[in-house]
Amino acid sequence: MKLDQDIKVAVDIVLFGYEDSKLHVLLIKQKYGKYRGKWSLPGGFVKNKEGLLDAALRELNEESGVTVANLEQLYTFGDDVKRDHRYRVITVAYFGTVIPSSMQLVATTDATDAAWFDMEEIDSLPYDHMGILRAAYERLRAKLKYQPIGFGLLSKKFPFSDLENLYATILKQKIDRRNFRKKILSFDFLEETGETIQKGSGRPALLYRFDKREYERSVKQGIHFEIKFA
Amino acid sequence: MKLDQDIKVAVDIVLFGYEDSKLHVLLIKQKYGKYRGKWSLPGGFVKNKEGLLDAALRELNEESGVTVANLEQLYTFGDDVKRDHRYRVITVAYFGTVIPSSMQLVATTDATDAAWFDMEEIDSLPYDHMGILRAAYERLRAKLKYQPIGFGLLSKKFPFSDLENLYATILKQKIDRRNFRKKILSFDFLEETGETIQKGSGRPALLYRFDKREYERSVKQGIHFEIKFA
DNA sequence: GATATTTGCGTATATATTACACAAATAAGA
DNA sequence: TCTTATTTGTGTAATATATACGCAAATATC
Repeated sequence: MKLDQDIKVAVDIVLFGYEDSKLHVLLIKQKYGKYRGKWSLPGGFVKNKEGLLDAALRELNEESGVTVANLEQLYTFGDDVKRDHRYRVITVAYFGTVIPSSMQLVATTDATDAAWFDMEEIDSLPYDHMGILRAAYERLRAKLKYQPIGFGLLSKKFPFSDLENLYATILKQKIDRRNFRKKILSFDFLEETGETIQKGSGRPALLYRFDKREYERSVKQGIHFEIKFA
Repeated sequence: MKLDQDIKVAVDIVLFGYEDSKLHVLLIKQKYGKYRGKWSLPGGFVKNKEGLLDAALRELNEESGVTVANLEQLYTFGDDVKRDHRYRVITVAYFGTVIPSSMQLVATTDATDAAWFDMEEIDSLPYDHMGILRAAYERLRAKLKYQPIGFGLLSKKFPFSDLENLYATILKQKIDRRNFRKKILSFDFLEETGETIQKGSGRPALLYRFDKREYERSVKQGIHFEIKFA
């Protein structure tokens, strides 16, 4: 069988950040081509001798300066044969989260224009990026309920109210503070740091830290992290 | 940017069947190449103007004669640059289920050797197919707990005990018959057909039918299908 | 010092999950 | 045809989990 296949393989990355009680998404400004000047998801073509995940990490870094520890494969888009006007392209989409301190790095990169956008205010993107973004958002929301993925969006030490707000914001639900706290603490993977923090007025808040080891230990014992809301 | 990318895109399919209280997987016998004579997952290269899912459906049909209504994208394997010895290949893996009546078709196809294998007895496959198979199996097991995917493995009408056995077999757990029945029936998506069936000795069993419409209706109302076991 | 804001916490009620055993319907064998 | 073995069908009590709900402590601001 002769193989005259000519399909290009790309990666696209949806990187989420959380700040000021808002969910943000990293976009970069296209420098060339049909969509020059438009904001779109970071991404690009995979090199011949480069793994898919490596390509995603590389493109993300090249285009935004952000180095991220983990990206998770989201979905491969390639049912629409004309999703790119130049070639037949399929794209393997990844998504990830960054803690607020990494968000600063973006501004200092001058290789490309890169910026954070409020998820709620993005309503159109080039190519099929809007579909990719929506898929990533749905995945994020789903995972929030059964994996401790939210901690990847908070600083290492955080007040409990930040966690509450994050859940309330992303899931767009009111949550009962007492029940939420009780539930989260029952998993025993939060550690009190002893420190406190205070923003504006009101009683100072204790800072907590997510103990990943403890979480992994309990997962091994078959404990299932799951959060439902009233 | 000149694009001299040369990466081939393939699809592979993991098709599950259930019969005789065993989970089966469809394999086809390689006719050419390095692995000639070996059994492996159905699959092949995507055509230039063919969607990924279409490619998967086509390859499955060409190689086994099985026509299937739905395949779900599983994962895209492409981190190992040398997973295929001929080209740089990435493969988009799909998985699906068939009801026992479709399983017959396979034998009547002579385009390729195709056969069902007991999942428990497959311990090696060419390329990285073993990894793909394991990923599909994990996904199947996970989905069984929160989506009514099991009905895609049973005949349209089935006795309750078949459903019990299917869950017990695939999840490798004993289940409490009374609690399981109570739980499943509480979702109200099973319909009594009025008919009965009898296999061997013992009291005849009522036949049930999965009412997909009713299931979809309740999903829209926010009811979450989830099965936990004692 | 009074007021507004945010944090931290407990209990009673409702709901869901679990554990558990026997009778009914049939086939097979004596 | 009677006895035995096999499979199906069903309810209740005990336990665990989820929900609803309000007030006092600590601080900043005025």
